[in-house]
This record gives sequence, C-alpha cells and structure tokens, in this order.
Amino acid sequence: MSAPEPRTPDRAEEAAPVSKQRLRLWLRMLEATRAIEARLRDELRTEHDSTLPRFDVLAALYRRPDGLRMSELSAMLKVSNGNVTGIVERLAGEGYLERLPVEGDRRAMRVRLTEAGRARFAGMAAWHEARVDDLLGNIDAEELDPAIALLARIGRDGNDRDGGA
Amino acid sequence: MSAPEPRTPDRAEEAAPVSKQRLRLWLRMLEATRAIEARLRDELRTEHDSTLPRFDVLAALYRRPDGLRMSELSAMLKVSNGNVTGIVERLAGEGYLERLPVEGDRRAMRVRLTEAGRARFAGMAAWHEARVDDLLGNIDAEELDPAIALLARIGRDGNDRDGGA
DNA sequence: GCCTAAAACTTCAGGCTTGAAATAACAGGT
DNA sequence: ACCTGTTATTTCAAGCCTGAAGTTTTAGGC
Repeated sequence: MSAPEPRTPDRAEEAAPVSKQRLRLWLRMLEATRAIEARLRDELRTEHDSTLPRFDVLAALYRRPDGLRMSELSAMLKVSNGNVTGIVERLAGEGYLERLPVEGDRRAMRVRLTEAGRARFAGMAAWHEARVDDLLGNIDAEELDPAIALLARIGRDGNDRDGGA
Repeated sequence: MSAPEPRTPDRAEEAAPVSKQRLRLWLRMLEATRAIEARLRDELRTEHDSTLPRFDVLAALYRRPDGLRMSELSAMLKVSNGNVTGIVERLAGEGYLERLPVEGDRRAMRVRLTEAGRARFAGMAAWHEARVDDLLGNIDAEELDPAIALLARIGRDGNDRDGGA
C-alpha cells in the first residue's frame, strides 16, 4: 500500500504498462496545454490587457449577433453560471457587451456584443489565430488531422466508472 | 488523404488552412484536457475530499523523501511561488506535510510529507492512475507512443514570436 | 386563482492563480 | 564592518472557478 507497484505480474502482465502509458499521455497533455495557455494568457495580459476567460466569452458572442442567454453562454463555455455572471459583469463594465431583457421571460438575460466589443474581439482573434499557429508550428500539416481525430475521442463519451448505469 | 489539397502554387494559399487546422487542434486539446480535469477534480472532491493542486503537491513530494524547497516545488509544478505558499499552508494544516528549516540558509524552507501524507497520497495515486486509465480508455495501446511523442513536441522549445532574438 | 416544482440568474464562501511588492537573509566587494 | 545586489519566501489585490444557497419568475396541475 505504500508503493504503487504492479501488483499482479501473473495475469495483468500487459495491462499494467498500458495504464502507465495512458498516465504518461495524460501528463503530456496537461503539460502541453498548460504551457500554451500560460503563453497565451501572458501575452493577452501584457499586449492586449485582457484574459483568457474574457476572450472566450467574446469569442462565443462574436458568432452570435443576436447574443446569448447567460445559461447558453455558460453551457457553451462549460463553466458555471455564477462564473459567467462575474466575467460578463466586468466586460459590460468595460463597454464591450450589453445585457438586454428577454421578451416574455423576465428571469432571463440576453447578452450581446457592442460595436466596441466586436471591434475588440476582431483584433484579438487575428492575433490569437496567428499566435496559436506559431505555438503549434512544430506540428506538420499531415499530422494535424490524425491528432485532431484522436483528441476528439478523449473526454467525450461515457468512460464512466460504472459502465453505463 | 481526406482533404483534396491542391498543390499550392501560391504562398498564402496553403498557409491559411493549416493555421486553421492548428487552431482546431488547439481547441480540441483544450476541450479534452478540460473535460478530464473536470472529471478528476469532481471525483477528487466528492470521494477524496481534496483538490487537483493539492494532489500535484503531494505527488511531487512523494518521490522525494527528503522533501523539497518551496522554490523547487513551484518550479517543478510550474506555478508561482505565492501559489505554492497557500497550498502548502493548507496541506500542513491538514497534517499531511511539514515545513523544516534548511540548515545553513535561514531564508529557505524545506517541505516534506509526513507519514500521514505518504499514506494519503498512496491511496489517491492508485485511484488516480486507474481513473486516468479509464478516462483515456478510448486510446488503444498502439496509439499511445505516437500521441505522447507528438504532445512532447508542443509547448517546449522556442516557438517565440521573435524567431530567435 | 392558488400551489408547487422547476428554471434563470445572482450571491457567496472557499480555494486556486498570477504578478507585484514587501521581508528577510545571504554573498561579495571594499 | 558596511554596502549592494541577489535569492528565498510571504503577502496582497484582483481575477477566475466551483458548488451551494438564495431570489425572482414561469409553468403546470388542481
């Protein structure tokens, strides 16, 4: 119990290394993702005076000229409702988006980019794409499709502990 | 093979799609990583009453019976010094690690797991490896090595904006 | 119309994270 | 011994994030 060693060399002679390799893959994923995120966050802060969460919100709204409800926004970004409340509040304070009432449902809020917000995001988006292209420059064209396909299979379906309860 | 690529006579004619693909790869990386992180964080919280940052600190210290200095710890985990201060404070409060003076340098702090900390991590580590193995169960054995190799090339070397200044 | 359950948000406490500023201690030169 | 610059660490403000609890409004059943 004190050391995570391969316990049963008899039957699981091949299963153990594979699980180790999966763990290694996971650590590399984390490492790579965090390195790039750190880079983007830093430059977003120093050169664009913004943050990744703000960028994500602007990006989601940019393709929706009519805006989104708070709950749609949080579902799309996969963050909690309360989280979106705060980010939207700050972005609205900065003049990049506006909150509108939803006709027929006084509980709901529709949130939409202002013109300033559209212009703001357009500038950041071009920078962002170029920057990501550069940071992933190591990956050649023919490697992209397979890598995308592989990652698309991770974290989606029911790899639940209970095989499908 | 899947995309009918013309032979790109012009310079920018191929650069654009590749950069789009790199962006797509980045978004998939983010998506997959966040999905798994969310899963692990949730179960770590509900089933082990802990968090990912705490787990990371315990993991780093587990392989170092003599402990680590605060600065070594933050360098290893690639987070700020101030961040580590807080996490270590909480873990020490919970009795899982202890802070010792460093002989010959009264500025420095050595941090080491207690016996309770070792036992605590040993339990979580087995769970963690099994859980990651399950969450990445979609990835077959023969895909692991190439994927690991590809990710190892991301986020490391100088893909800096200034090509080598 | 009234009641209850559900939905859309917000608020809050607690924790994580960073970058900047503050403290304390060391190291080297004079 | 005294400065000066550097190193190790903590402190702090601000933001991000979650899950839980609270508010207001809607929808459905009666």
